[in-house]
Amino acid sequence: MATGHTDPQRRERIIAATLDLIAEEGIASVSHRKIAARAAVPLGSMTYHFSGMDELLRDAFTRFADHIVAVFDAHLAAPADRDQARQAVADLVHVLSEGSQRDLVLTQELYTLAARRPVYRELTHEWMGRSRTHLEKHFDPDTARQLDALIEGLTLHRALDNEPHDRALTLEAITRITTPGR
Amino acid sequence: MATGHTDPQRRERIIAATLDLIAEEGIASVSHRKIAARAAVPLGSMTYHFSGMDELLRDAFTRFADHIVAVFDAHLAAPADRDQARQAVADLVHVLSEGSQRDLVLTQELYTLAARRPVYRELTHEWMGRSRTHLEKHFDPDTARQLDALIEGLTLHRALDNEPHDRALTLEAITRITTPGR
DNA sequence: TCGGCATGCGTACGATCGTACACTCGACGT
DNA sequence: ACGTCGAGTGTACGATCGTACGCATGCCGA
Repeated sequence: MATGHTDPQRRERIIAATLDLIAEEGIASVSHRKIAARAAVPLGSMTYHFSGMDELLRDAFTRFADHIVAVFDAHLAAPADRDQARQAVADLVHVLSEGSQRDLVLTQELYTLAARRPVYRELTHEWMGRSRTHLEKHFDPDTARQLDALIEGLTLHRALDNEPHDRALTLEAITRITTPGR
Repeated sequence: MATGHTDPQRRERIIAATLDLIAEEGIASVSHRKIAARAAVPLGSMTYHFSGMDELLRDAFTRFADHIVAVFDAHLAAPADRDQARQAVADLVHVLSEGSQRDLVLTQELYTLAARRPVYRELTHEWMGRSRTHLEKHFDPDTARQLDALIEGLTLHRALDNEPHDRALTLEAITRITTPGR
């Protein structure tokens, strides 16, 4: 049965369902059928809207990367001086590490893909680049780079840790990395 | 056909083949059959040596975690003072990030599993704990914790970066994080 | 009014999967 | 010499997979 006209919602719903499913069960166990069921679309829609599994995954992670970039933007665009920037970075780390399990898992899945396939690496480059650009408004390029890496490490460790470190430690680390050595 | 006696090599070969396969194609596309073919063992051996896919993966990643712990030990056990420790950490970051693609990918796969399943998180805890213990020989616990996170971030960013930062930047970051703020 | 066509769907096919299980065969005790 | 036993294997089964493709449906130009 055809509705006669394009339903622009379809494509979006499929992508959203894909990300949800990956977050819950892992890339290893996604399938056209499971996604279709979750998005409440017929199986045939899968191959109609996406040329294959690969395209679907690329589109899904592209959308996810956009989402993360938005989170970075939201936190890092506002601060007016170095000190506010430090606070903002600390906030970011804590939001990322104790925010939705979903984003955490999806980030890891994306990194895993990025470690193997250049197509996905480009997605991570975009957001690393954007992040650095924000940081460079308040710190010199080298410092921005180091701080960016620190954000990554702090977020991951905090997320995986059984006894996550508190905000004071996060801020101390940020302060140290943004203070040139003697 | 039975050889009549246990072949202790079998199990190891299967695990090694599993890790190789995961590194090359990702967890999403491992299968008993592919592993068996690569390890040159009959399909039946899979279910004989391992109760199922889950056990196989757990054993494989346990072995991998041991391997990574060994790398950390090799680098972090030797240094005698803070300055040597800083150099050693810089070495470690560069070895990890430009060493085998295999280890890099497997690390990401493990983190991805860890983000979702506690069983795997324990594996990462073990090595994070071991790493911190080493670092605490030269730095106070809080600093060790921050440094540990920095190692993670620097390694990942360096690995994914198109234009990886040089050793000087790594060392500068390490120096800053290990220098208490004012 | 009505034929053609784009949109979207149902279904079927061949491949591949994990796993169970009956079986072989060599080693060893007697 | 030979029966027994357990380590190890080949194969078959049911489930699930991705994808192709013929067809239903309703809109639009003539």
